[in-house]
Amino acid sequence: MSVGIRHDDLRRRNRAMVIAAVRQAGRPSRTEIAATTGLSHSTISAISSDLIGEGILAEGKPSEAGALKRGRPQVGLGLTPEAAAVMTVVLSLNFLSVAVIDYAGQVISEEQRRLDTLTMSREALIGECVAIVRRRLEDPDIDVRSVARIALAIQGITDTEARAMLWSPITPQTDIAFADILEAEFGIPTTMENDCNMMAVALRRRDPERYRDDFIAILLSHGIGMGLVLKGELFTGTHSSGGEFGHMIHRPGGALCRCGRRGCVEAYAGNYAIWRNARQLGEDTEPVADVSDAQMRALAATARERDGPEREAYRKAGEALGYGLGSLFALIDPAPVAMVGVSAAAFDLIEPALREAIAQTAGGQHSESISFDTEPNELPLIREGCAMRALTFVDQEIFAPGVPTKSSAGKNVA
Amino acid sequence: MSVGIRHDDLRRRNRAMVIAAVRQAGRPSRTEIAATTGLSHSTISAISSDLIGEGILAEGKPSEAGALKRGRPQVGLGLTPEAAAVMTVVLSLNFLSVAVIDYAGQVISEEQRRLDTLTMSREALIGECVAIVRRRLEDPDIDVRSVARIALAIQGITDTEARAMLWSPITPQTDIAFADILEAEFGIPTTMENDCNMMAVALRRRDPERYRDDFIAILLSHGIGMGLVLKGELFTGTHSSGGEFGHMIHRPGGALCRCGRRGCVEAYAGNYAIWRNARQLGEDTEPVADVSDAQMRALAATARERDGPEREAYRKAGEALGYGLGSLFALIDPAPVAMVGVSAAAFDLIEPALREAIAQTAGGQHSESISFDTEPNELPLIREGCAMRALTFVDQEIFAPGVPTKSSAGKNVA
DNA sequence: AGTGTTTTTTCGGGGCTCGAAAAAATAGGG
DNA sequence: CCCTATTTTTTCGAGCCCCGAAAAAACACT
Repeated sequence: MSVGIRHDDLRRRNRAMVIAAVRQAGRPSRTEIAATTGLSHSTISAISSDLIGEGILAEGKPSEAGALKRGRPQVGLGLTPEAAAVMTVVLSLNFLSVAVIDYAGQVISEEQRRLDTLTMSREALIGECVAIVRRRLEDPDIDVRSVARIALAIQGITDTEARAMLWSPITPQTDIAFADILEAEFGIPTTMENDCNMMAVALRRRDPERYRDDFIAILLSHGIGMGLVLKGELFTGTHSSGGEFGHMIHRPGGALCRCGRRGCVEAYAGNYAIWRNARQLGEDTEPVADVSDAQMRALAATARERDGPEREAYRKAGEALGYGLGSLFALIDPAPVAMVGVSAAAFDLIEPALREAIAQTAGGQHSESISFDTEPNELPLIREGCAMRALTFVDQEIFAPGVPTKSSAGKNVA
Repeated sequence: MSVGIRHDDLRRRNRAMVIAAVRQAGRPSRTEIAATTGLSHSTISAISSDLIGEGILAEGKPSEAGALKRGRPQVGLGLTPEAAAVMTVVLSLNFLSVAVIDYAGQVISEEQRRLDTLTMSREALIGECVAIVRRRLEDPDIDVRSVARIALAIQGITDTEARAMLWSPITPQTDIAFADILEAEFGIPTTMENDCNMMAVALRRRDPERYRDDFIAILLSHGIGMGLVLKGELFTGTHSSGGEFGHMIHRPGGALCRCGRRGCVEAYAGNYAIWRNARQLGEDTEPVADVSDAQMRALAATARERDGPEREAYRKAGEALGYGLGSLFALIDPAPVAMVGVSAAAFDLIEPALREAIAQTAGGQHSESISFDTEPNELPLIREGCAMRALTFVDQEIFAPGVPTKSSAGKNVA
């Protein structure tokens, strides 16, 4: 039973709404905010006056500068960069990247490091993360007290509570509660996010026209990951980050997957699988640990050049992705797809077989509404999504506190 | 951008909350309602006083009669049966079933009819539905004006707006806007629902302990259908009723499915597929139109008796369902499953292969939390779910009007 | 009949949003 | 240069809503 709405929640919810409207629109006028939120001008006036008084918003020129209309000119409201800061930590294969971002979304400090994540001990991995965060916090440009939230993204499976990494392909270690560790170390609220989910968050922000309420972001990298937005909300599994598209079964008992099982989509479409097929190594061959981006690009170039095992490998990848998407579309209906990652640059090699496969499935019947977009570089997307995620937390939980979030369940006080 | 909360919405939302609490609890006292909704006693007192004045609620003895506690005894609040009525129409293979249900959920009039849905013309099918509804509305026991809502459930695909049947296995006809037709004919708001979704709604009501926030109802019948509840809400596709579990691809290019494609789960686990395999007819054999429940039960009996093609047919069904569920669980994480329909009575034959298959998938890693329940008779479930769905509409849209529902999107008034 | 206990109602207070009207700020026109 | 039309923003009073505390109600127990 969902919980009733208390009277005090009203203002908090509407405050959050106003902040969200400003973050989305950039520098909207009060009138624009009233229009998008559906609240009255008087309410917007009152709330924005509060927010300005608290230093969260500041007045400035409106975004659409040119519009010289008659009448009193609009006053733009923007987020105050100094109101807060957040930190993003992106941990990917052999690479650790950290940034501090001001409340308006601008990067104010960053650092990147190469690591050998596959061989590092648990302690070393945690230690590197803690150390890099500490170094950024000690940056003289940063006011430590203003850093209100850390969002840490990792390839792999995270828990629903956004506290821990359960499993990741970038390290043999499992069950590391990064969020708890960083929180204990620095006293800053921290969440643990799945990289593909962050890609989806960033895509929506980048192109809200195309990626609005329902869309799919697929990471074509060493493994296959997915971020799914349904009905305007990030879709996660009920226990974990879910959306393990790469481990849907394409062929029962088929090719050996990195996860140890057989026939997963990833075992045909992951970089290691394309590599394995291109080398004609046989489907039982143990997946290689890593294939460099350069190697993959060379593979794609060869596949474009001549009709050999390389081209066939991409065809098989397309087929697996197509059948997988077809099954997915049978469940959720077709939606726009973004292909992200190094193999997205080879999407021309993948697409024909993919479309052919999808046409064989129930999802293919609405194939007109399936469109693909590609983005070869996943890291900037993940960083951007992470920043948005952390900033949204600040918007909601610090500057409009007390609003019941998804996680707080209604309890029966017996 | 989600829309702000207007001041007037508050009361409406909380009214809806109180009605929902009463419907769920049966005859709760005001104190119990206050506890479940989290609202104060004074608010509950005011709202329930309104609702009693409007004839929606009525006082009576509390549900837990025995509890002779000290102090002022609780006064139970119950839904007034006469406050409204709803109608359920369930259209399934060769069968049409209608019931009128009072506001408290009791059946007050019903009628069932055998039809030959597979051969009927579009006009005849619509005509039968309209006629049976008209007859029930003319029942002298029924006050036509009190019938506030009709919910019509059908096997097959419906659109997200709950207006039309897009496709159904029970008739060659497609795209029948039943909701619009009945609404135009009788002037009563009508919705079109998917049968498996209604099963899920009913399961949650029947056993809220087991079927709470995340669960799956699978219909094992001539075809394979699914109703999915995630995070406490019925999950539907973005365009259609979605959840076409039966048409996820089990084996690319595999057995011929009733939908014309190949390798769907249904092509191994639907009644016609089990029948086809038991008769060793080959996977390319055109699916038969119908297999009677008696024939299926005989098949299951034979399979239990001896290790022959019948047993192998059930094994294959289990394997397909297991791999399908495995892929589904990879996306949404494991959840309790209810197997409904005639083949659920043969679940003992299906389960071993199903569990073996699921253990081969990514979803199998949390296999301890996967549990199956069976219910051989789907019709009562569908009817019950339909009634709940219609009553909930009355609760929300008639007795607490103006609450923004999921369907009403926030519009930018530019 | 009195006392204790629990439920329900009443009442006043504080907040919130809204609509209307006023104030503010500017462009255009004479 | 001043006045008017226009648009944005603020102000103000009214109406609701919810809450907490206290009072009232309704019973069991002694």
